[in-house]
Amino acid sequence: MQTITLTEIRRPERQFAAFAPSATDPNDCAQCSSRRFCMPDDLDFGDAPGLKGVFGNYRKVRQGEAIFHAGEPFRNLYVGKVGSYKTVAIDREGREQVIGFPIAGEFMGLDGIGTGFHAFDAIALEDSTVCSVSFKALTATAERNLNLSNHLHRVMSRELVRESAMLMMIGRMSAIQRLVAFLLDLSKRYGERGYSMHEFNLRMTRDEIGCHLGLTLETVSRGFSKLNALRLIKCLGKSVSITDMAGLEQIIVHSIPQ
Amino acid sequence: MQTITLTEIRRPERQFAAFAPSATDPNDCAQCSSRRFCMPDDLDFGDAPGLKGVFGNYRKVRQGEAIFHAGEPFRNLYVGKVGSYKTVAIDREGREQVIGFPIAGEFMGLDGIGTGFHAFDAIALEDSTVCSVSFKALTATAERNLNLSNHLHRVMSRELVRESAMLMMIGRMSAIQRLVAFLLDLSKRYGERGYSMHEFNLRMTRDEIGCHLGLTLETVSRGFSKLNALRLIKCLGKSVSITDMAGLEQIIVHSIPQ
DNA sequence: CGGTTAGTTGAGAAAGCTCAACAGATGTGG
DNA sequence: CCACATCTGTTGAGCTTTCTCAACTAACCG
Repeated sequence: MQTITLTEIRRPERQFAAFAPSATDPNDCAQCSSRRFCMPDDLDFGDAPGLKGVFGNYRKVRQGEAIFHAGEPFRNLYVGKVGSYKTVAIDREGREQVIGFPIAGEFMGLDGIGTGFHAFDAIALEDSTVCSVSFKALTATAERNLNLSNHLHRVMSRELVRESAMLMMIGRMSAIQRLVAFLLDLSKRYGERGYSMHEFNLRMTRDEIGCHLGLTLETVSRGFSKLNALRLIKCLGKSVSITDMAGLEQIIVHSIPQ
Repeated sequence: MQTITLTEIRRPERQFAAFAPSATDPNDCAQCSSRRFCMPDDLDFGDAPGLKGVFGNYRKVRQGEAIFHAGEPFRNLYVGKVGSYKTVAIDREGREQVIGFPIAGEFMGLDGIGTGFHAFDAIALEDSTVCSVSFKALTATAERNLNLSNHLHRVMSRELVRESAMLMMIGRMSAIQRLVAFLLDLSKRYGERGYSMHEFNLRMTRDEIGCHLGLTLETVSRGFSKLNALRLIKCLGKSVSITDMAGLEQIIVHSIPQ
């Protein structure tokens, strides 16, 4: 297999090493690759006294480790710095639903603001680094900084729109269309963050994908096989290479050919 | 049919008359039945100069009329004062998805904050009254009022959790379970707002319910017939009477008996 | 009082699920 | 380093649920 895997593109060990020495220095945000996603463009640490200590507190998590659990008191928001994650809701009957697969630069924990308790579990899908943000300190600072306040509103609103797009997808699309929408969304988000849009590694299992899309793992697996057969992707286990982006987009519109 | 319909319970004409004389007087918020849903408990108009004019601007909409359309610039949030609504997302391919059925006391338009443009249509399902809230004035006031700011965060966060519950529902539940979840949710929300939990009128069509739950209108209709046959509800057209609340809750847990 | 819209019900088709067998990858202890 | 267990992914066959298409009834509206 000659596709470049995401592990190679990312080199997590090197990033870990690079971040480790300044792991508690807020000013390191200036160099953080997720900065433009997690705070407003024009935010300057000089502007707001007390902003130091709000951002920039890193924490490493190992694969499978939880960043927070549903039911825990809500204190911090988290932004993925390196790595990938899943957020999972579990209802009274014990059924799981994977709400999303946040990657670096995306917020986790917004669900806790409403009730003061987290509604989801957030789990690292690989060895990762998250930046924790004290919500109390954030809102106190936001009170004196309209920019930061607006930024938080925008982040939450976009999350609302993203979830409604998911609703649309699960409500109206066939299994293969959901799978394609999932791949295109992932591709777009990797692209926005400087990774390859065409070649990446899935960090989650078929079961977790199914749980996200409202499908069984077998249907997900058959979907990947079908997309392989149609020569729209080359997928071998967790390694995915998109070979016909336009073809995939057609499936969203017209369902599957032949 | 001797069930008390929602129209009777609500007496929209009388409410219209009652609100009309003070339709532009912000202080009328003090008497508004939706007040405790749309603003923090302890907010006092004396506290914040400029708060007058933020809340309390009523607008009447007739059945089928839009409060805002997807794509329009986002300026105001809206809170249903009287009546019921649907919010609808329409994707590039023209497929519709009913995102929700807001009733009095619930916010509409939060989707527009992220991009500055509304992502949804909001349509009145009956003659209704909405209260429009200038988002600019709201955030400017919130900057000087941590309470109000936190309230907005909580409202948005709860909306996020509500949508993820919808995702869970559509992803994991059978047709009949979705229908029951829909009825129980509606019943709970009516109850919270002082209407009967057991008897109400659906303001939306079978098609709109289906579009919300990811089902066809025929499946929705069959679902209602089935729940009738099981004597869990009495449903005649749009009039619904819940006769066995516990039985309905069992269906969520164990799917359908026999 | 026709015309339109909304709702119900039936029959057959199709999509996706369940169950099952198996293969490949990974990890562990001897 | 190998044997074995476990986890993950693939594929097939039959079954179930829901969708599609269709006919029909009821309610609503000028």
